[in-house]
Amino acid sequence: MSNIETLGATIRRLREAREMPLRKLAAALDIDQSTLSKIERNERNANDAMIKTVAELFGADYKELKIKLLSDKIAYDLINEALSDEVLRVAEEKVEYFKKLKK
Amino acid sequence: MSNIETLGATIRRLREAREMPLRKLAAALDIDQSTLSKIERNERNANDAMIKTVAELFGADYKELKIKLLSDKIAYDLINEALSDEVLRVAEEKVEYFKKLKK
DNA sequence: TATATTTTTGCCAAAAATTGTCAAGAAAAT
DNA sequence: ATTTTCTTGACAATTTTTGGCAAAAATATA
Repeated sequence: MSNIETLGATIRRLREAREMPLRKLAAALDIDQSTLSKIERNERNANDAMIKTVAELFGADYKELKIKLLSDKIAYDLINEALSDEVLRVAEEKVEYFKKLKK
Repeated sequence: MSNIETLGATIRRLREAREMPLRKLAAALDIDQSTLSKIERNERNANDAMIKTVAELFGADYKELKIKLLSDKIAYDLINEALSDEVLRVAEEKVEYFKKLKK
Protein backbone atom coordinates (compact mmCIF):
# COMPACT_ATOMS: atom_id res chain seq x y z
CA MET A 1 0.00 0.00 0.00
CA SER A 2 1.28 3.37 -1.00
CA ASN A 3 1.88 6.05 1.54
CA ILE A 4 2.05 8.72 -1.10
CA GLU A 5 -1.63 9.50 -0.96
CA THR A 6 -2.20 12.92 0.60
CA LEU A 7 -4.35 13.34 3.66
CA GLY A 8 -6.94 15.19 1.61
CA ALA A 9 -7.18 12.39 -0.93
CA THR A 10 -7.43 9.88 1.89
CA ILE A 11 -10.31 11.68 3.54
CA ARG A 12 -12.09 11.97 0.24
CA ARG A 13 -11.58 8.30 -0.51
CA LEU A 14 -12.91 7.26 2.87
CA ARG A 15 -15.86 9.58 2.61
CA GLU A 16 -16.82 8.57 -0.91
CA ALA A 17 -16.53 4.88 -0.08
CA ARG A 18 -19.41 5.50 2.32
CA GLU A 19 -21.28 7.70 -0.16
CA MET A 20 -21.37 10.43 2.38
CA PRO A 21 -21.76 13.96 1.05
CA LEU A 22 -19.20 16.64 1.91
CA ARG A 23 -21.89 18.50 3.72
CA LYS A 24 -22.42 15.71 6.21
CA LEU A 25 -18.78 15.10 6.99
CA ALA A 26 -18.24 18.82 7.27
CA ALA A 27 -21.02 18.96 9.85
CA ALA A 28 -19.46 16.12 11.81
CA LEU A 29 -16.15 17.96 11.75
CA ASP A 30 -17.89 21.20 12.65
CA ILE A 31 -16.51 23.11 9.72
CA ASP A 32 -17.98 24.71 6.64
CA GLN A 33 -18.39 22.41 3.66
CA SER A 34 -16.27 24.75 1.57
CA THR A 35 -13.45 24.28 4.03
CA LEU A 36 -13.71 20.53 3.83
CA SER A 37 -13.74 20.74 0.05
CA LYS A 38 -10.48 22.61 0.23
CA ILE A 39 -8.98 20.20 2.74
CA GLU A 40 -9.75 17.26 0.48
CA ARG A 41 -8.02 19.04 -2.37
CA ASN A 42 -5.08 20.03 -0.14
CA GLU A 43 -5.79 23.72 -0.34
CA ARG A 44 -6.35 24.04 3.38
CA ASN A 45 -4.87 22.30 6.39
CA ALA A 46 -6.67 19.78 8.49
CA ASN A 47 -5.89 19.65 12.18
CA ASP A 48 -5.62 17.07 14.87
CA ALA A 49 -9.22 17.26 16.00
CA MET A 50 -10.40 16.70 12.44
CA ILE A 51 -8.35 13.60 11.76
CA LYS A 52 -9.37 12.21 15.12
CA THR A 53 -13.01 12.55 14.16
CA VAL A 54 -12.36 11.11 10.72
CA ALA A 55 -10.59 8.13 12.25
CA GLU A 56 -13.45 7.41 14.64
CA LEU A 57 -16.13 7.99 12.08
CA PHE A 58 -14.63 5.78 9.42
CA GLY A 59 -12.70 3.31 11.53
CA ALA A 60 -9.44 4.51 10.02
CA ASP A 61 -6.08 4.44 11.75
CA TYR A 62 -5.50 7.76 13.47
CA LYS A 63 -1.75 7.37 13.34
CA GLU A 64 -1.75 6.90 9.59
CA LEU A 65 -3.79 10.03 9.16
CA LYS A 66 -1.45 11.90 11.45
CA ILE A 67 1.57 10.74 9.49
CA LYS A 68 -0.07 11.96 6.32
CA LEU A 69 -0.96 15.30 7.86
CA LEU A 70 2.61 15.96 8.96
CA SER A 71 4.38 14.50 5.95
CA ASP A 72 2.19 16.47 3.55
CA LYS A 73 3.30 19.68 5.20
CA ILE A 74 6.99 18.79 5.09
CA ALA A 75 6.83 17.53 1.52
CA TYR A 76 5.03 20.65 0.43
CA ASP A 77 7.76 22.82 1.93
CA LEU A 78 10.53 20.82 0.26
CA ILE A 79 9.04 20.15 -3.14
CA ASN A 80 10.87 23.09 -4.71
CA GLU A 81 14.02 22.59 -2.72
CA ALA A 82 17.04 21.04 -4.40
CA LEU A 83 18.59 20.02 -1.09
CA SER A 84 15.56 18.15 0.20
CA ASP A 85 17.34 14.83 0.68
CA GLU A 86 20.05 16.29 2.86
CA VAL A 87 17.53 18.38 4.71
CA LEU A 88 15.51 15.32 5.66
CA ARG A 89 18.58 13.37 6.62
CA VAL A 90 19.81 16.13 8.90
CA ALA A 91 16.34 16.68 10.31
CA GLU A 92 16.24 13.01 11.25
CA GLU A 93 19.56 13.30 13.08
CA LYS A 94 18.42 16.38 14.89
CA VAL A 95 15.12 14.89 15.98
CA GLU A 96 16.89 11.84 17.34
CA TYR A 97 19.50 13.93 19.09
CA PHE A 98 17.10 16.38 20.68
CA LYS A 99 14.68 13.70 21.75
CA LYS A 100 17.50 12.07 23.67
CA LEU A 101 18.38 15.37 25.29
CA LYS A 102 14.84 15.81 26.52
CA LYS A 103 14.91 12.51 28.43
CA MET B 1 31.73 16.78 11.39
CA SER B 2 28.36 16.94 13.04
CA ASN B 3 25.37 18.34 11.32
CA ILE B 4 23.42 18.62 14.51
CA GLU B 5 24.49 22.17 15.20
CA THR B 6 21.58 24.55 14.76
CA LEU B 7 21.75 27.42 12.30
CA GLY B 8 21.76 29.88 15.16
CA ALA B 9 24.69 28.20 16.84
CA THR B 10 26.51 28.09 13.53
CA ILE B 11 26.10 31.78 12.91
CA ARG B 12 27.22 32.54 16.42
CA ARG B 13 30.26 30.33 16.06
CA LEU B 14 31.26 31.94 12.77
CA ARG B 15 30.73 35.41 14.13
CA GLU B 16 32.63 34.86 17.36
CA ALA B 17 35.53 33.25 15.53
CA ARG B 18 35.99 36.64 13.90
CA GLU B 19 35.44 38.52 17.13
CA MET B 20 32.70 40.46 15.49
CA PRO B 21 30.03 41.94 17.77
CA LEU B 22 26.38 41.15 17.25
CA ARG B 23 25.84 44.78 16.44
CA LYS B 24 28.10 44.65 13.40
CA LEU B 25 26.73 41.47 11.91
CA ALA B 26 23.21 42.71 12.56
CA ALA B 27 24.03 45.85 10.60
CA ALA B 28 25.39 43.80 7.73
CA LEU B 29 22.20 41.75 7.73
CA ASP B 30 20.13 44.91 8.03
CA ILE B 31 18.28 43.76 11.12
CA ASP B 32 18.13 44.88 14.73
CA GLN B 33 20.78 43.43 17.00
CA SER B 34 18.09 42.05 19.27
CA THR B 35 16.69 40.11 16.36
CA LEU B 36 20.08 38.64 15.56
CA SER B 37 20.52 37.74 19.20
CA LYS B 38 17.28 35.81 19.02
CA ILE B 39 18.24 34.14 15.76
CA GLU B 40 21.51 32.92 17.23
CA ARG B 41 19.60 31.43 20.15
CA ASN B 42 16.99 29.93 17.82
CA GLU B 43 14.17 32.06 19.10
CA ARG B 44 13.60 33.62 15.74
CA ASN B 45 13.92 32.40 12.19
CA ALA B 46 16.59 33.47 9.83
CA ASN B 47 15.72 33.75 6.18
CA ASP B 48 17.37 33.12 2.86
CA ALA B 49 18.76 36.62 2.43
CA MET B 50 20.38 36.43 5.83
CA ILE B 51 22.16 33.13 5.30
CA LYS B 52 23.30 34.30 1.91
CA THR B 53 24.93 37.32 3.49
CA VAL B 54 26.42 35.23 6.27
CA ALA B 55 27.88 32.81 3.73
CA GLU B 56 29.48 35.60 1.72
CA LEU B 57 30.71 37.48 4.73
CA PHE B 58 32.30 34.51 6.44
CA GLY B 59 33.15 32.33 3.46
CA ALA B 60 30.77 29.66 4.68
CA ASP B 61 28.92 27.21 2.49
CA TYR B 62 25.51 28.61 1.66
CA LYS B 63 24.07 25.16 1.07
CA GLU B 64 25.06 23.96 4.51
CA LEU B 65 23.43 26.95 6.10
CA LYS B 66 20.32 26.37 4.05
CA ILE B 67 20.18 22.74 5.11
CA LYS B 68 20.44 23.82 8.70
CA LEU B 69 17.75 26.44 8.32
CA LEU B 70 15.27 23.97 6.87
CA SER B 71 16.17 21.01 9.04
CA ASP B 72 15.92 23.09 12.21
CA LYS B 73 12.37 23.96 11.35
CA ILE B 74 11.36 20.37 10.59
CA ALA B 75 13.10 18.98 13.65
CA TYR B 76 11.47 21.57 15.87
CA ASP B 77 8.04 20.57 14.58
CA LEU B 78 8.70 16.87 15.16
CA ILE B 79 10.54 16.94 18.45
CA ASN B 80 7.38 16.20 20.43
CA GLU B 81 5.97 13.82 17.87
CA ALA B 82 6.11 10.10 18.55
CA LEU B 83 5.70 9.24 14.88
CA SER B 84 8.57 11.39 13.65
CA ASP B 85 10.48 8.56 12.00
CA GLU B 86 7.56 7.45 9.88
CA VAL B 87 6.67 11.04 9.12
CA LEU B 88 10.14 11.70 7.73
CA ARG B 89 10.18 8.47 5.76
CA VAL B 90 6.83 9.23 4.16
CA ALA B 91 7.81 12.85 3.54
CA GLU B 92 10.85 11.60 1.67
CA GLU B 93 8.72 9.37 -0.54
CA LYS B 94 6.31 12.16 -1.23
CA VAL B 95 9.00 14.65 -2.13
CA GLU B 96 10.56 12.19 -4.55
CA TYR B 97 7.21 11.32 -6.05
CA PHE B 98 5.99 14.86 -6.50
CA LYS B 99 9.29 16.09 -7.85
CA LYS B 100 9.01 13.49 -10.59
CA LEU B 101 5.49 14.60 -11.36
CA LYS B 102 6.61 18.17 -11.82
CA LYS B 103 9.07 17.19 -14.53
C1' DT C 1 35.50 49.35 41.40
C1' DA C 2 33.83 52.13 37.86
C1' DT C 3 33.06 52.58 32.85
C1' DA C 4 32.23 51.11 28.42
C1' DT C 5 30.62 47.63 25.43
C1' DT C 6 28.02 43.74 24.23
C1' DT C 7 24.13 40.80 24.71
C1' DT C 8 19.53 39.62 26.31
C1' DT C 9 14.85 40.50 27.46
C1' DG C 10 10.19 42.24 27.32
C1' DC C 11 7.15 44.75 24.93
C1' DC C 12 4.63 46.79 21.20
C1' DA C 13 2.89 47.65 16.60
C1' DA C 14 2.97 46.30 11.76
C1' DA C 15 2.87 42.67 8.45
C1' DA C 16 1.88 38.18 6.95
C1' DA C 17 -0.36 33.87 7.18
C1' DT C 18 -4.21 31.08 8.60
C1' DT C 19 -8.95 30.29 9.57
C1' DG C 20 -13.92 30.46 9.28
C1' DT C 21 -17.79 31.84 6.74
C1' DC C 22 -20.79 33.23 3.11
C1' DA C 23 -22.87 33.34 -1.28
C1' DA C 24 -22.86 32.44 -6.03
C1' DG C 25 -21.63 29.43 -9.80
C1' DA C 26 -20.30 24.87 -11.77
C1' DA C 27 -20.79 20.06 -11.92
C1' DA C 28 -23.10 15.87 -11.09
C1' DA C 29 -26.99 13.04 -10.02
C1' DT C 30 -31.83 11.96 -10.34
C1' DA D 1 -35.02 20.31 -15.80
C1' DT D 2 -34.69 20.13 -11.02
C1' DT D 3 -32.33 19.00 -7.08
C1' DT D 4 -28.26 18.06 -4.76
C1' DT D 5 -23.42 18.24 -4.30
C1' DC D 6 -19.14 20.41 -4.85
C1' DT D 7 -16.02 24.31 -5.96
C1' DT D 8 -14.55 28.93 -6.09
C1' DG D 9 -13.55 33.55 -4.75
C1' DA D 10 -14.02 37.02 -1.59
C1' DC D 11 -14.04 38.84 2.94
C1' DA D 12 -13.31 39.72 7.90
C1' DA D 13 -11.50 37.78 12.18
C1' DT D 14 -7.88 35.62 14.37
C1' DT D 15 -3.34 33.95 15.04
C1' DT D 16 1.45 33.94 14.11
C1' DT D 17 5.54 36.10 12.68
C1' DT D 18 8.44 39.97 12.23
C1' DG D 19 11.04 44.24 13.19
C1' DG D 20 12.47 47.47 16.27
C1' DC D 21 12.94 50.15 20.60
C1' DA D 22 14.62 50.79 25.06
C1' DA D 23 15.90 49.09 29.42
C1' DA D 24 18.16 45.38 32.00
C1' DA D 25 21.73 42.10 32.38
C1' DA D 26 26.08 40.31 31.41
C1' DT D 27 30.74 40.81 29.97
C1' DA D 28 34.98 43.07 29.09
C1' DT D 29 38.28 46.85 30.01
C1' DA D 30 40.56 50.44 32.44
